[in-house]
Amino acid sequence: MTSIILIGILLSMNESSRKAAPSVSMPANQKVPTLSDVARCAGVSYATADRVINERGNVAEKSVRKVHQAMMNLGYVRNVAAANLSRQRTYRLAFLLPQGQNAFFNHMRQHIDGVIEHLLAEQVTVDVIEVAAFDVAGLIQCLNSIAEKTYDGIAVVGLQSDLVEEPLTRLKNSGASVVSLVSDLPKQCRSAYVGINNVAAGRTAARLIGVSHGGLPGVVQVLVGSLQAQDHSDRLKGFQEVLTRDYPQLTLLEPVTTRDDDEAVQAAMQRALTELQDEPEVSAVYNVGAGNSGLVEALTQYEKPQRFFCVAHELVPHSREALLNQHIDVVIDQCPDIEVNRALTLLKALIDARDLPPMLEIVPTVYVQDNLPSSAQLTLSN
Amino acid sequence: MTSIILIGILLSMNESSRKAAPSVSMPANQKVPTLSDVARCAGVSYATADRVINERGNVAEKSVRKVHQAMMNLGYVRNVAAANLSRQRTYRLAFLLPQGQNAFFNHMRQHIDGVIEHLLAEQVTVDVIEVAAFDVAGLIQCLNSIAEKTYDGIAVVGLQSDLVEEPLTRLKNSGASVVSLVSDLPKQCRSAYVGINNVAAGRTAARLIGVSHGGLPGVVQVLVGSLQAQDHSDRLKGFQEVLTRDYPQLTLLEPVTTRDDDEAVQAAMQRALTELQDEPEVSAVYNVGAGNSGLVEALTQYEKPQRFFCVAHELVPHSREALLNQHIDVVIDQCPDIEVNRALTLLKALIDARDLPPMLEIVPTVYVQDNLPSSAQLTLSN
DNA sequence: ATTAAAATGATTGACGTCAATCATTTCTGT
DNA sequence: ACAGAAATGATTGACGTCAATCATTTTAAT
Repeated sequence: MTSIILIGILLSMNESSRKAAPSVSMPANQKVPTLSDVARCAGVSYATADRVINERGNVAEKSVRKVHQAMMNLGYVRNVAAANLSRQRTYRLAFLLPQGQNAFFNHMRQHIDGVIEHLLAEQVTVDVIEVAAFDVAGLIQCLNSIAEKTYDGIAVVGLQSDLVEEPLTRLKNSGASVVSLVSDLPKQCRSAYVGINNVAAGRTAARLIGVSHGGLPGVVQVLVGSLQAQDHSDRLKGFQEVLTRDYPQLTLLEPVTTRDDDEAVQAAMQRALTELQDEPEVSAVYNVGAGNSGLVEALTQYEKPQRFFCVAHELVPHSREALLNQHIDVVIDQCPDIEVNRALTLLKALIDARDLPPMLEIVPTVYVQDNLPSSAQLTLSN
Repeated sequence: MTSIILIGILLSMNESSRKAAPSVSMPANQKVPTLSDVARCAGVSYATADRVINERGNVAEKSVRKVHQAMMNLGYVRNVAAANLSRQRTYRLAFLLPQGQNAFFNHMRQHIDGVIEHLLAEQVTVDVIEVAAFDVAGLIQCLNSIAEKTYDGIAVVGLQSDLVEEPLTRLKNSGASVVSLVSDLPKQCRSAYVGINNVAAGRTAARLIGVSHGGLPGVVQVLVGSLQAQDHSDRLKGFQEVLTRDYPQLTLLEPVTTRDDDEAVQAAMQRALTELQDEPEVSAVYNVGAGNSGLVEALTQYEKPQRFFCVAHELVPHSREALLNQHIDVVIDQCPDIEVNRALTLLKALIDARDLPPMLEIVPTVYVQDNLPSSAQLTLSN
């Protein structure tokens, strides 16, 4: 017995000194320790080590400590491949996206489709489920229709309503993890929010419009889809905050509500572009919501004032073209691809009850005509 | 025999119709098919199916076809967890980063350290190796010092020199995959480049500086680290292109070379900020390279002209603070975190000889004071 | 000292794939 | 028809973990 303990100590000293400089100058050809190694190093049986790491109980305090110590010393990390294989873990995920022809969500759907087959190799299945757009009742119905126990994780384009709490709690109790996507749910309903900070997006729009006037006075028109929508009102809030604080020489007109409708956006733009007797000339427009095709339509038909600056949201084919045509100057995007990837990573981590790899906030991305990604996707050259 | 074939056909019809709508309305609770299922469906033995998918040869054309057909029909995807477990695959990676106190690479190193332990669970080990900065001889020496066969994949901050071709070819022949990071290698030396388009970055800087003048005339000073560096000269090229084409009312001064040295940058900035008799007042500065702390130092000491716009590169603590202080107006960043993740994903895919999940180009990111990520990292609220 | 409870050890069969061996069958060409 | 080559089948032991069973030892309570 004594000799075994001695070996354990020697091993642990050896191992801990090896671990000292993990990322520099030490070649990475060390054998990765297994749970058997840990057990041996801790001086306990495999069964006990297993009881410890899987928290099966019925193990003495000092054994727990010995095993934990051994794990530290050896730098043991559970082999997730083996673990998932053994417990036949599959990740059954669902994305609940608003239905309809919305270009942004179309793009998102497309990206999900693109990654589905690659995820299959990691035992991840993804269903994309269409939900009535921006409709609390529809969302609740959909949540209820998801039979309990069918999904391990769900990403939902959220709505701010207390009514969704009950069905979501039910899902959660049935073992599903929930993250909100693009638009947040009530905080207690989800484990994480994957989306941009929309107040920051609005502030950014204001900053760029402010800067674009080069200190000269101007008149700014904002178009919003709906002030009921959390993201829209957040953006407006951030926008107003920065514009009034930092650019007092700019006049902010009352926002026009468009219900994200192309024609309404077009009409509003026409009004803004048409010089009227008693109305000042608009020098900048910020379209908070969707309906960019109407916006572009109006910009194509009517002549812009000499100095005119236009900011819109979401990089989609329409807005992309408008950037290149100089009809729109800036597009603020939330990078749906990255959001989808984040949601997937998060859900997997939640399901495994693992802790997360470090990752930064998703930031509202500023596109001008000059830093557009090529529309083609990456491929390997070799 | 006939009956077996019949069953195969029936199965395949059933399966292919199930596959028709992969992402809508079909619950994801299907059992994932294994290679045994494929073999059964193809009417061959497991051994033959194995010979096919692992290309071991000695298998008849028609068996190959049957197996492929069965794979299609069942939607078979190799279980990478099981495969990697079985073949004891480990990914031994190395990142070759320039040594020194550079804030950008410090950040990158930090991020790598952060993900290392999470990668360990997937049998990925990463060594960070320091290389003499921007020194072809040093890089070559380092490449040679990496003993053959030690690494499966390498990410290198590249240099444009034909001299690196030989050691890299040697590494490649020894079985290592190579990607270039941040700065490209000669194309034939690497399988992919992970970094931003620096011409686009320069164009973006020009666009924002152009916009910031609101149509008014101005004088623009560019600071470059070294025109030898590919990224710097690319940025300058893009900058000049857009500024001269789209903003003819702006005067572009001769670029000042700073060797990325803080003091040199500071001196150049002082010159720019000091109003001289026969020199025009500078209205905008674009710092193409590093040395932002010198830039900020000068901006703190000297009074800026009323209308002054400053664009710099890389979001690091210094530049972040300067954004918030309004000393710098825009920071163009290459998102080192994302670059690292991409490099890791790419290397793993290359090593597995898998095809890539779809991913978009990495785009030069525009930061203003309003869309900065919180410096803290994401955590789960759950 | 006895007994029950708690802790530990030892072992086993999955999980899906890989990589190998060996026996058997089916094709070639003559 | 026959030898030799080519193709196929059948089987096996890893890989590291999980989840279980059963036997044995140690500990605590009386």
